Amino acid sequence: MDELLYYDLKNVSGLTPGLATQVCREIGRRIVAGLFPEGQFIDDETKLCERFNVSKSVVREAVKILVAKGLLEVRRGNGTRVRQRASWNLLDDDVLAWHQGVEPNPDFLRKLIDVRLMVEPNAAFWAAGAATEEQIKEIRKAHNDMEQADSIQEYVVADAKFHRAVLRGANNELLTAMEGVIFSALLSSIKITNNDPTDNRERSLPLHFEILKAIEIHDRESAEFAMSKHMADTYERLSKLLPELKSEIKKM
Amino acid sequence: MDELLYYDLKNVSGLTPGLATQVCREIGRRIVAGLFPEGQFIDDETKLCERFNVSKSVVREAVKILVAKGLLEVRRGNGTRVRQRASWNLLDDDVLAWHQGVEPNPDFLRKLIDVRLMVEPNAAFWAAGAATEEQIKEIRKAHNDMEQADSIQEYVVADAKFHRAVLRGANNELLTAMEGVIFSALLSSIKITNNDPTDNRERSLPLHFEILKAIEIHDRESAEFAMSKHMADTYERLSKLLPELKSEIKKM
DNA sequence: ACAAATAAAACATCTGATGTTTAGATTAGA
DNA sequence: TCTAATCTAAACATCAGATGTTTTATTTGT
Repeated sequence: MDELLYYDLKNVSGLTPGLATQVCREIGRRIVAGLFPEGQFIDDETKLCERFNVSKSVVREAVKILVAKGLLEVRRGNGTRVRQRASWNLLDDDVLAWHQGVEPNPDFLRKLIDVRLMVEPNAAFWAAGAATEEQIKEIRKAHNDMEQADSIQEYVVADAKFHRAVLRGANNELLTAMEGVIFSALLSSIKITNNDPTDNRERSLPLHFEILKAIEIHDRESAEFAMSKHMADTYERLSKLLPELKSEIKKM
Repeated sequence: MDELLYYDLKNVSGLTPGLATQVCREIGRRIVAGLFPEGQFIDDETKLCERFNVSKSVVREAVKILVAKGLLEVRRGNGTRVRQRASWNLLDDDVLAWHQGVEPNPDFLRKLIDVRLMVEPNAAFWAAGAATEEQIKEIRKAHNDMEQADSIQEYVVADAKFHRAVLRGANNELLTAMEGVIFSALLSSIKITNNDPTDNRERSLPLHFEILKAIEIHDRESAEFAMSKHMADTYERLSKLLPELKSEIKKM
């Protein structure tokens, strides 16, 4: 499952797995997959204990996490129900990761891409202005890994790291916190582009190189422009394979 | 405290307060305020129980929530420590709300505003294209409330709701999930602009009207342009009062 | 038919026992 | 003396069960 790839990119080594986390993910995945419709009550604590074979405290901790991420709503004496999707913390890394577990939804993918279209050219602009040598080296390394990649898997990972490095180069924690959107869009896109006969690399590598160069010489406008070009290209290639994907592409 | 205003705008009526939530917020506020430096261990479960006078299960649930929001990292057998700020879910509503509890940090405020500069013109563009009649009515209502407002407090709330309505009008849940950034930036800005003798309303009301009009007639470019103008104006007014705030304002 | 009392369901909190992991101190052997 | 195995204390993880509170629905009395 691609959820694992997502977690890899975020390298979440830090956290103790633990039963609560497992139960939380299990329920979270089901909610995101739509197995528990919005507004519907889920099993009560006792039932969940039985179903997952864990104690009440574990279930309660798992539910608390899901409440914290906006997926569940607990009402004392009443029950626990799935909140409206509009209330979910869709920018939360786990919530985005759980989306990787299900077939990519064209409408949601379009929205992810719209956000990329909005975020990444700006990120490139700022990175060209603010990135440290260290951070530029990181971008360069990712680009190099893209060139060297032996498999599609490796290429995608390097690609993701390239964009992550640019985002980080902008030196804005809020932007960095949007990494997940980029990963999610990228991984979903790949599932669709994978079968594309035309070589990904041929077209996208030079575009990445252009971005790298612009950032290296701190040319903000060029960096932004190059990233816009890359985004437009990505979008175009994708929409050829997935006609439902009619985003309102803008300027540039 | 302005944290309450933030929560009001998000109308979080849904959740049961409960001890775990209280303890979680208490610790969360302290972390965000910097009372517990990054990387430092916090008290162990037993100490936290004593300090807050609650049982272990409550403390554990509170900690789990903070882990879910990226603020804490628990290592079994070792202890619980504050994670690096770069790992925090800064787009989480609670985390942003807790920022309202402390003196606005100019550097962070600049980053918030940079994100607004990036997000809101796009949101206006999309809203002009996609907003339903219902959603436009919401924007109109907020604008009306701004006109009618009797106090600064009321004006700010209406202002926040205006921007929220535009964001929602874009019909992209991911964008909606960024509401918090706008609220946070707005509330922090107000703390600084509050003492400004020049009347806020005189300058900003016509700009809002322009945005509303453009969205009403579904003119995307004008909506985007008007919002950019508003953003630039906000930024300019703010930087006059807070010279440290030298954002890299772009195009327009 | 209406309102008050009651009962049942479900979450909230507390307590204490037991297991597991980690880091560090201790000790035995070469 | 240095190394490596062992032991121990600290801290989190899980479980079990008792008790309290809130909500919803039902029953009951007039």
